[in-house]
Amino acid sequence: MSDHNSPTSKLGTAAAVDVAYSPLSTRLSRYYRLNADDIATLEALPHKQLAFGAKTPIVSRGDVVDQLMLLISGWVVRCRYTRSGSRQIIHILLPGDIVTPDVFVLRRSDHEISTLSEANVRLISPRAVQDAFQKSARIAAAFWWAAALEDAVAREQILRLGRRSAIERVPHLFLELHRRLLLVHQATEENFLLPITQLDIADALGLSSVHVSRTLRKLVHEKLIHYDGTLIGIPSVEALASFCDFDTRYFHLDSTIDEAITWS
Amino acid sequence: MSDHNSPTSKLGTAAAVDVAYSPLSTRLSRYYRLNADDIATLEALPHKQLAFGAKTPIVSRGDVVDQLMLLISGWVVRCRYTRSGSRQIIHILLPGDIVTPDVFVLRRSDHEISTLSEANVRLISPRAVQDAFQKSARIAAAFWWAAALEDAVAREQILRLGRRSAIERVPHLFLELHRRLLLVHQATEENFLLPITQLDIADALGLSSVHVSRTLRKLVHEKLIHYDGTLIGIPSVEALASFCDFDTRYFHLDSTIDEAITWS
DNA sequence: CGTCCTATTGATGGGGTTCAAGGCGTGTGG
DNA sequence: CCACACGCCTTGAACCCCATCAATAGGACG
Repeated sequence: MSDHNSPTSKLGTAAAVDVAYSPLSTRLSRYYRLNADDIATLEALPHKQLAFGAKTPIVSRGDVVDQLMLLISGWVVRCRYTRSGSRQIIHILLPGDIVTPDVFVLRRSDHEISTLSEANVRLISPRAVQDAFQKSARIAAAFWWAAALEDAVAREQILRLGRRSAIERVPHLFLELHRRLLLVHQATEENFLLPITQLDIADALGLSSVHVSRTLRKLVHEKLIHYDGTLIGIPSVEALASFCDFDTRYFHLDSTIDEAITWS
Repeated sequence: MSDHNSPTSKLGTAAAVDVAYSPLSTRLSRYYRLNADDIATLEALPHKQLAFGAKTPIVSRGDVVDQLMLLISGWVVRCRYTRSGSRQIIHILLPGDIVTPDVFVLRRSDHEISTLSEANVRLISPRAVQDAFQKSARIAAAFWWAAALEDAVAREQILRLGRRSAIERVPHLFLELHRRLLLVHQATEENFLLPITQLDIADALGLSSVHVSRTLRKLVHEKLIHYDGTLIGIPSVEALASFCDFDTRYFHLDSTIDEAITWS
């Protein structure tokens, strides 16, 4: 947090640290302070870990999914295609996200899951996870919490696609990614690495890559963001948020699982 | 199921019948044959039932939600607004749907929930529902199943908004509603009642009401649908599905909870 | 050193918005 | 019972945001 002149190396370091403890723990701890036992249980779950190259499919539409997958590092997307072949990115998964949250109820995937950047994915048997749920209701709650948060992000995506212009969509997505990366210590207050292409951004935002390029140029020219191809800089998060009507409430940062868990 | 000349009254009758057993049971049974005990447990859960008029807010953004709500009859939407006031319908809830699926983990709603048509909503204490989960793992699985299906519909909504043209979006939504209404016996093979305005359709599809009107006229003129203001007729589901690239796979109609529940 | 992927910029066109006006049906109060 | 208001649908006209096509340039990589 000391040297603002080399954000890239700083981000790299942060990522390396988090791989030791899975970023899932990092993220869940942000909301609910899982105790040491919970975290130990989570981290000790028997698993394999797979490394994928960039732009590699992990799960295809119709595939049987029988492993719980956690994203350890890298960026992954859920996507769907129209008959004519154009791609829509449904959701961008970041380190700490659950890749296959519905493994407990759906046998086959209705969408494709593939990497954008290189990525590491941890595979755990659903059976083992459910055993962990038995051991600790907090762990179970944390998983449902994560699923509920993905739903909230999906709702924001729908609003963004349905009712925002291109010049709003692009920075709105950036602010969302920035906030989510902050939660897993993969961003500084002002910067984050964007390991994806403008075509990926276009497919996430329902735009053409040509128009994403133009929009980015415009945002840079207006000094609302910095962008050098891999690093996004946000000189003023407040100014940008105001510009694109970004509102963090959908992350539910002000509440914790404690409140909800009292039901059980 | 006998008289094809009066679809309206037939639909009305079907609705009346389903109110006796909650349409939740109807819908869940489609996927997993809950036994008589399960259905009895579900229906016997202590509850209040509320009747709402059309276009009435049920939950506002930021409200504390502490009741599980089930939609018994009528149409309800989740929606969000931009700063400038335009509305995006995130999700259309039909009879049998769970209005507040994240009551178990989130304390406040991040979106508004309001009726389109008149609607009846059943309120159940989350505590009572969790007791039912303890009693029957099948009931618990059925709830997570329902949540997973709402997610699948949300993914389809994202693809629809991001990558489909207006002339495809409108019939694509109609086919989705038709299929979902069929599951709760509120549609015939060819018809269903549409108790919402063209402005509602526009807000669901990210369009203007003017353009929805034009698009509907075009679809009627092409004889792909019939429409008299309240009743949608689909002369050929296959032809329309082909026209707008509609694919039912996202409903997971071919699998059942049986397969998934074997994990636990 | 060619090849492929990515980004950029220009030109053109179209799908959809916005503004505006008119008609229709329904409810409501004088 | 009628007049009026209001919500909803429809249609026209003008405009604009963004897609599409095309060409170029700059890496990265084998």
